[in-house]
Amino acid sequence: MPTQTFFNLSEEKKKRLIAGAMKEFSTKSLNDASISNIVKNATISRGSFYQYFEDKKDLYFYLIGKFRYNYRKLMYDSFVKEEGDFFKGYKNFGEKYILYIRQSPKFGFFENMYLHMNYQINQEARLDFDKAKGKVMPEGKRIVDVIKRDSLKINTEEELVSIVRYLLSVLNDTIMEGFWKELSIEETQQLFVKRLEWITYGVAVSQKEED
Amino acid sequence: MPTQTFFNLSEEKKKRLIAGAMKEFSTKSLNDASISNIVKNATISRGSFYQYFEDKKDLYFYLIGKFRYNYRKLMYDSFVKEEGDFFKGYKNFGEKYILYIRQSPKFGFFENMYLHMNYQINQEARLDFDKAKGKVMPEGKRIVDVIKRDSLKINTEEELVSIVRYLLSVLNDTIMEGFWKELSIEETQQLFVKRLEWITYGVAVSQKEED
DNA sequence: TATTATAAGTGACAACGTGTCACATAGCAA
DNA sequence: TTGCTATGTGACACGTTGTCACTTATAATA
Repeated sequence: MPTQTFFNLSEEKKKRLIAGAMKEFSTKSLNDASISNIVKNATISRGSFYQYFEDKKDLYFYLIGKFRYNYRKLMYDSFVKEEGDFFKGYKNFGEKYILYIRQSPKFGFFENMYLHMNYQINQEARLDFDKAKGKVMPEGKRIVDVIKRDSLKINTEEELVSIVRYLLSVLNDTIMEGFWKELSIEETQQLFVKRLEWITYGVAVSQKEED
Repeated sequence: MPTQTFFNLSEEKKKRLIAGAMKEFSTKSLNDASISNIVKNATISRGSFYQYFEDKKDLYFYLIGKFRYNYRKLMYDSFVKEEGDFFKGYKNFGEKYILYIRQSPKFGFFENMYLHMNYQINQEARLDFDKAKGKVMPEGKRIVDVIKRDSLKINTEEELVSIVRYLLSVLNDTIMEGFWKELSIEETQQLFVKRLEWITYGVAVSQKEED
């Protein structure tokens, strides 16, 4: 977390610092980026930097939090639009989310983030989700409440939450793979939908009875 | 790839260097590890190091390749044992593989590898690995040939290959998650089997017709 | 206005890590 | 002995990090 000192800064100076950092992080991974470059980009002194942030990571996570798309609303809306259908809801959500990431003006930043971070991203996504689960959506509704459960082999709400989480990590993994393999937006979307299809309907032919 | 000079070294010296590197990489990530420590551990001079390896990464990937379990045979055997059954074969394979990783004397090294693995490292290591060894199984047998296809919704062999690969990445992701959530071996295995079940049979109740 | 307390800004600096290079040494064949 | 090749070495230049004693700005108060 940035210090209070950082938040007290003038908007102009804050923007300068953020822009300088984004420039660095858009072409380099967290590990390759250097504070020296960032403070040079932003024309602030090295000493000042350490009055705002603990270290490079601190700044980086702040930026991720700042620019991360609030996927919860997108997800919620997607499921509402598709009347709670698991497959269609996720398809809608995933395709839109991929589009957002790939067409974002922060493209370079996101690309680097996905290519170089796995553990942290998953952890962040999970924490985010847990927060959303504990708290309540702005409208007072939760994502798990707008997913039609009667067409799913789900016994407990806990299991649904666990599936919903898993699909999020599948989406993130697919986006990552798309960046690495330099897939087009459409190819990345198709890859996600294919995996979603597997998970929704299974790769095995239907049994007489469900397991 | 290490240089010929490295391979020409006496077994004793090679072992000393590998041990020194494993010590460092068992407690630190690739980024946090330092060549300075490794050469100090192995009591070789800094200059020598650079005659054997291009850089830290070069050594790291060499070690991954050296100690990586040759999962192909384990996978092949598992499917043969389970008579080509997709679910049972993967269950058998995944459980054994997880056990191997977690009970390995190289535990610390693997733990660190999984915890700090990102997509780029993963893929680079894979490229290194493919380069070092032939792509074909020693016996000339392919895994896709021992998976019973008639119980799968598979049209082309390409699709099967793509599913098989995906399941491998699901397994790796699950192992990673197990490490950072500090799950027990059994919990990690159960998590993998649950996901395998989803992917095999789907989370949706069986349709009258498959899609 | 002068005084004072608090907040913010600064860059030199020590510590540490990297990759290189000119040079040293060992092994061996002619 | 001479020469050739392979291997070993550590000082060095360069870059990065986090700190710290010190300076400057801001604003409240006498």
